[in-house]
This record gives sequence, C-alpha cells and structure tokens, in this order.
Amino acid sequence: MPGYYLFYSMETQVITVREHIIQTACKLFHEQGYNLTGINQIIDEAGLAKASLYYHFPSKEDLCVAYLQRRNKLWFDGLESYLNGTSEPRHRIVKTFDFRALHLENNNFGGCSYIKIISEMPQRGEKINRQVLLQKEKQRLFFLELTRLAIGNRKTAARVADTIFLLFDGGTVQCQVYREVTPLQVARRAVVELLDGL
Amino acid sequence: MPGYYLFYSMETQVITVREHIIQTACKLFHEQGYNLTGINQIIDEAGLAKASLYYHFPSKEDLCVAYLQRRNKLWFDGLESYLNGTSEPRHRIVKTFDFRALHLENNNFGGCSYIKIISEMPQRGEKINRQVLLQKEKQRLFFLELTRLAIGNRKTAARVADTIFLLFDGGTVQCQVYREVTPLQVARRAVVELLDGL
DNA sequence: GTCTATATTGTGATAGAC
DNA sequence: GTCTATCACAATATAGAC
Repeated sequence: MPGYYLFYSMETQVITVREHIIQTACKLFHEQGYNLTGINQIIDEAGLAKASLYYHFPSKEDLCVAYLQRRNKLWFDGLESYLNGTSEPRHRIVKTFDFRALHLENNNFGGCSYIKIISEMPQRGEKINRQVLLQKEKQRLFFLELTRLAIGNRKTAARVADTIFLLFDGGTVQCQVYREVTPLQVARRAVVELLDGL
Repeated sequence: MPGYYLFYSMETQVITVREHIIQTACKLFHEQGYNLTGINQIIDEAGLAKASLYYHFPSKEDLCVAYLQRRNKLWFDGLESYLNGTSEPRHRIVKTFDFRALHLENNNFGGCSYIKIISEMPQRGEKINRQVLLQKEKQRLFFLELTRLAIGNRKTAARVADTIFLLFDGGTVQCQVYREVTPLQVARRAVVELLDGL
C-alpha cells in the first residue's frame, strides 16, 4: 500500500493520506467556513501538493461531502459515548442537549455543519443536498425514537419529537450567534417541562 | 441632486443610485449567499461601473451592513402590516409565526439573513458582528414584550419568551433545510400549547 | 501516488480621465 | 459622480514528468 501510513493524527496514530486530508479539511471548513477555505490553504496545512489532493478527491464538493459525513460520525460517536450508562429515555433526551452545549463549546461555537453549509450554498449541489437532508433526518429520527420510548407510542409522539428537534436546532443556532451556551440551557429546560407536562 | 432619480425600483418608483445598489445587493446576497456573490455580478445586474459602487460603499462589508439593515426593515415593516388589526398579544405572537412562514415562502426558503451571514463568516468583522447581535436582540425583545402582555409580567415571562424565540429560529432554519413550511407550523402549535398551559 | 508548473477565471479594490 | 482600465492576488482544476 504505497502512500499509506504517511501521516500522524493528533492522537499520534498512523493514518492514511486520505484520512489526513479529511481531518485537515474538517478543521478548516468548520472554523472558517466552506467558501472561505481555499484548496490552497488545505494543501498548505496538510503539507502536500495540489494534484495529490485532487487524486484523492475529484472536486472540492466531494471533499465537502466527506467533511459532512465526518462531522456526523464525530457527533453521534461522541453522543453515544456521552450517553453510555444512561438508559432512561427522558434522561437520554435531556443529556443530548447537555452534550450539544459541551460539543459547541469545544468547537468554538461553530454551530451545526449542515445548517451552515446550506447557508453558504443556497443553490446546493445534488451530492451536498442529499447529505444534508440525510443527516438532518437522522437527527430527527433519533429524537423520535427516544420520545416514543419516553411517552409511549401515542398519536402525539411525532409532534412532541419534532418540537424537541426544533428546540435543539434553535438552541444550536442561537448559541452560534451569541457565542454562549445559555440558549441551549433554556432549550433543555423547555424540553424537561414539555415532557413533564404530558 | 446630480445622480439622483436615475433608477426605477420594481414598483416603478424613482429611486436614488444608492437605493438601487442596496436593492440589487439585497436580492443577490439573499439568493446566492454573501461570499458567492461577487462585486462584479452586483454591478452587472445594477448596470453601473465598479468605481461607482465603491463611491457609494467603501467596501463589500459596508454593503453587507446595509443589506442586513434592509432585511431587518423589510421584515419588521411587513410584520407590522400583517399584524395590523390584531391587538390580542397571544394572537400577535402566533400570527408572527404565520407571517414568518409566508415570508420564507416568498423568499424561496432563504432562511434568516443574520444566521446565514454568521454561518458564512465565522470570524465576522466588527461591523457585521454588531449588526447581527443588534437585530437578533431586537427580535428577542419583540417576543419578550408580547409575552409579558400575554401572560403578565411574572418571573417566568423571560424564559417563556426565550423559548418562543428558540422555536422561532428553530422553525426558520428547518424550513430553510427542508424547503417547506411544516417546521414553522409545528413550532406555531408548540407555542400555542405553551401559552395555553400557563 | 506524488510532484512542479501552469491554465483560466474571478476576486475586492483603486487611479485617473471626464 | 460616473466612467474605463488596471492592479495584485486567490480561486478551482489539470497536464505531464517522475
């Protein structure tokens, strides 16, 4: 496997070139935005030639899709680990808001990758469009499943779950705007009272 | 007043050059995004020379501030007109969600200008930063005032208002993602039940 | 698979004539 | 106040050698 094992990740693990590119792009796209991050900066930071990047990713848009998939994986992996040991559905829902606040703080209040990318590219490409909708739907179903476990599979469950999802996204974007965790704490409390009132 | 009365707006009103630039930039920034809209495209569409634009606006960022102010004015003017005749505070709150849905449909689900601009420019300039926070705070206070009128100036009013604001922004960004009004309808219903439960 | 060198187009902004 | 012409630089992407 020539070209493999050439780079080291932050945890000093041996990784592939492709993985190294994704990690570099992931950091820059999320910190500076997709449109404000040029291919030039990515290859500078990653320490490779331009044609090498284009060998692994045919276009910037393809790299963007890989970025979105990676953010999605990082989020759900981190969440799963954070919820480990918590089995009660209501607690899992509420702790998801806690983790979101923690996650945003650790990411310098960068907001939601998917919302950001569609804000940057209103007439989004087909690949990016599919990714965003796919992953937003995954988040929605996550709340729906937990809500059904929490309040029973009654008729209103879908609407309650969607309301929780609205508070989740609202809290996320307002934390991005105000650069503080307060909005997500307000959202968390609203969710508790919503579930307790049922 | 040389240079005045040179252009016509969509309503066939005589307008100044500065106004014509703002209207053109407003349309393009909101439809295509700020970073994907070049100065060149703006002057092409507006039908004037590049140096003329820079005579009226010293930089693209200054034009951005004017764009944000205009979007803010359009929103609140439209809202005021929509709420005209509705005096009951709860109705005014709920109708604000209706108007939001209507407004997003008319703007091709472009979302919230302020959230979009900070998504495009994570390390935003000082002028833009000030505008966004100013106008988001204006929206928040709008809901706070109405909530106090609706449920009385009790201790929980601020938190209820912030929850409504969370549902408002959550609904807005999800409408932008899904390109349909359903999220704001769900948000509206959640607001009704929130207020009825008090 | 990675490199250097280059192609092409666009960017925000300015000088100076009128 | 508006124009033409031009600046310096960055954008995404590719050809072809090794």
